[in-house]
Amino acid sequence: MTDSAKPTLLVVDGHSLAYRAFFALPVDNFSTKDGQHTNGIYGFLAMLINLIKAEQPTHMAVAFDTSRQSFRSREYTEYKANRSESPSEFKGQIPLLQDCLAAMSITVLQKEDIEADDILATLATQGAEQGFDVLVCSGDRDTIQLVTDDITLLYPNVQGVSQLKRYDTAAVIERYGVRPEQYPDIAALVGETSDNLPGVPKVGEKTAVKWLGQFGSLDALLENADKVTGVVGQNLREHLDDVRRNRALNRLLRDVVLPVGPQDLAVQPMDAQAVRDIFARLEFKTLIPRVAELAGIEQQMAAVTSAAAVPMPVAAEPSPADLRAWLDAASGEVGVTTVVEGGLPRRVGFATADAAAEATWTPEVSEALAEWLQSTAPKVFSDAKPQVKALRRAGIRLGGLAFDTIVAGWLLRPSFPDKTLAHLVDRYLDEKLPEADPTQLVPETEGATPGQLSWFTLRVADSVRGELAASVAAVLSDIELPTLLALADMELAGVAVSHEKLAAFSVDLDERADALAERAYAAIGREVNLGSPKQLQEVLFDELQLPKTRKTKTGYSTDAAVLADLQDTNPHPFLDLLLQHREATKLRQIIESLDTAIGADRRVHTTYVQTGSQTGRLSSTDPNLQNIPVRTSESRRIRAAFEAGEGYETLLTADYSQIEMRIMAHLSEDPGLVEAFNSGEDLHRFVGARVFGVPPEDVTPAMRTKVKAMSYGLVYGLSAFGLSKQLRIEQTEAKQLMMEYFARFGAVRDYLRSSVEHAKIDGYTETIFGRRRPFPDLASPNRVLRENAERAALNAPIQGSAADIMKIALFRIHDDFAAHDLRSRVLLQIHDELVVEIAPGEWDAAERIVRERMGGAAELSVPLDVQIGRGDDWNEAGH
DNA sequence: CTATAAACGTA
DNA sequence: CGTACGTTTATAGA
Repeated sequence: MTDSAKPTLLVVDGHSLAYRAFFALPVDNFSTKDGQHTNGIYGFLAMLINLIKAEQPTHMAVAFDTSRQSFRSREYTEYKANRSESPSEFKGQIPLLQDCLAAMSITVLQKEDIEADDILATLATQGAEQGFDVLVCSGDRDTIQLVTDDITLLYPNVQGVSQLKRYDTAAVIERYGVRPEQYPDIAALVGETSDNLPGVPKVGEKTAVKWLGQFGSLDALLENADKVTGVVGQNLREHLDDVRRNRALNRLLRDVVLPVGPQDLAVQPMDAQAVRDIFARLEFKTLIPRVAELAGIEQQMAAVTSAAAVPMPVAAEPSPADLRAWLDAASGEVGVTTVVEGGLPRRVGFATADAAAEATWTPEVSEALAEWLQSTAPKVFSDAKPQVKALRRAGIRLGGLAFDTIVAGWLLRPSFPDKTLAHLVDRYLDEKLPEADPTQLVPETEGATPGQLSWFTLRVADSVRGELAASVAAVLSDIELPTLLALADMELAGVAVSHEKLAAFSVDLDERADALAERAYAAIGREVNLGSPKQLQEVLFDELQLPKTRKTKTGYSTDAAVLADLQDTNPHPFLDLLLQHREATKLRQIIESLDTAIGADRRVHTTYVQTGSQTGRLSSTDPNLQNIPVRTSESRRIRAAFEAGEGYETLLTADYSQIEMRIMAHLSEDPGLVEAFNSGEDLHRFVGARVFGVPPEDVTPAMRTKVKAMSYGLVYGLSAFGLSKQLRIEQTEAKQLMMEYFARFGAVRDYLRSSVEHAKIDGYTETIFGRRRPFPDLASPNRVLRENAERAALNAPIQGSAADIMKIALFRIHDDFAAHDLRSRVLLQIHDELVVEIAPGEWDAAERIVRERMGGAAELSVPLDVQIGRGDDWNEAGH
């Protein structure tokens, strides 16, 4: 009874245990996709979770060293001087580990000039005095001196950190033959090689224990050193100062001044959202449930004190007329939720700050609400696009779209967008959105109703809005929300695709692929699965004995680039046949997925993911219409299957030429580049003339290719190595090319450099229109990670500004068409290109609108050049 | 059945 | 050792 009633204080040496985990776990298995090593973090947390579960501490803290320097190294410069610098791969993990601990609401302590073990010693001593059971967890043997009846040491086994050995007083005596408080005396005599503290030569634990037994204490031994016989006695007399020094250095401080005491370290409920965020970033999938298990226990303990959630209103179900009256009476924003079933509204719910109402969608409801829904009365949604589409199908064109929580959440955190209202409720309100348990036929917990979802939406909107910087709020209302409405219409419209053209091409490709496969088999004398990289590796590198190529995680690459290289150096008929086979089957696969996506209306309706990119671009899924082949004449047969649909006359394509280079010219204000765009000359010819110092007419195709690659590469943070690889030239030549380029266009380099510098200071990049993208990794000590972040940060304002410009052009064209009562409509957006379906007789009007809106989407210091094409199909229109 | 890696299409 | 995406296939593990 006595002991179990005492509170338990757990204090942990974060540095030493994480360091052990770092060496115990293979780094290959513990790295994130982008190259952040996590083995030390993972091993430490796994150990800590087990420890918390087993020991159920009521109070805890984790201590870290601040650096290799401490008061000990100042007193004795040789202290730990033999230790090699800890690898940077390890150092980079410490701040992230501390982030994890912060998310788990575990106190992290560190103090300049003081080692982690001194902090442990201080807390342990205070804890024991204050009546705690104390557990000290450290990988440093000096902490043995802390053990008493109230303080137990948990010491990791040699193998790693998963097994901890418990040292109480009895266990220390059994293992070392002395009482814990005497252990430092032993250590002082024996010395500690890992700390670079030499002891008395020839004296090991056995002798030291024997001496202490004989003389009773270290002081007594040192005073009577002349009484010790033999060589070891002589050694002792010669090393008295070393022993005294060792003893002074291995005494842990128990009176470090700390901002907190044991009583302040009570276990707190975790920040579940923060834990999920940081664990997701570190790709710790299996740890999340294990932590959640702990959190569950803690939250039960903490539930008493936490404030009650705001009570959720009960949604009224008024008559259509009453509902309409209620909406008309609502002042300010109204939360709106449309439950969509089969593409049509099924139920609708509305909410103000303190009340909610809802209705099943019927013709009466539709009629009663249509005017309000189409009005400018401000409405707040969570993921509006599918709802806008459903309402549109029901004949209602939504007006007054004031906010979308999902889109706003993405603008705040584009790298980890919250995809559902439930996520946002969790993150921004720290509450749980009631959700019906789908595994139960009769759910115990009711899900939130549409009215209640609207109420949550409204509250989340308030919270998210508070975090939006003014410029980002402007991006939301001035760019994203108008774009959302245009996208809804584009998805509804779809694009007409000819099944007949696709089918004819598919048959051709089938025959070609079969023939190529047969010939490929013949070339190597057996059949293999040409789609299996694994089998291809056997063929290429074992059977054909071709030289090994670029390494991948699982072997050697067989991608098109290396196959082409191989063909150059070691020609073999199989290589070319394989490449051709790949091309044919790839096209066949694209055709297949396109064909199955053709709907009853003979059109393909993609879904644009507005929150799908980190830069502000759209993405397209189900099917992806932003990666339809175009490069080879063969593949353009697929584009030829995209046609103007029934009731329409022709297709118009409009694309921005070199928009990213133009943005670069604008942002860098490089006089040469600005002149290039204002001169009307071909960009790469102009640049080539400057770089190579020849008149524009003397720029050869080879020169043009080089500067073109260089120009485009700049936008991506290309290196001399990358440039040389792409152009297949020597690295020295690539370097020379870059030198010449920057000699003529120096402001470009200055801009790119300063842009990354600013991002490092601010922690984010910003587009011309104020869209932000955070870059935490710019500060990472991990070189791979940091340099990846630098390239992405270089690119983000350019790609993002281009995306902003295209979105502005897109919704303005969409809105202009409607304002001018044109039937023509925008169908597709492919980043810098729009595909428009032109109604009979509307070409001139539509073309004028497209030209004006695209050309005038932004005022840059260079013109925005727009290329327009016309044709019966996308391939024709694209030229 | 699900997750990952490799390959490849686009801007 | 060039940014941003989505899809398919083979393969391995649950």
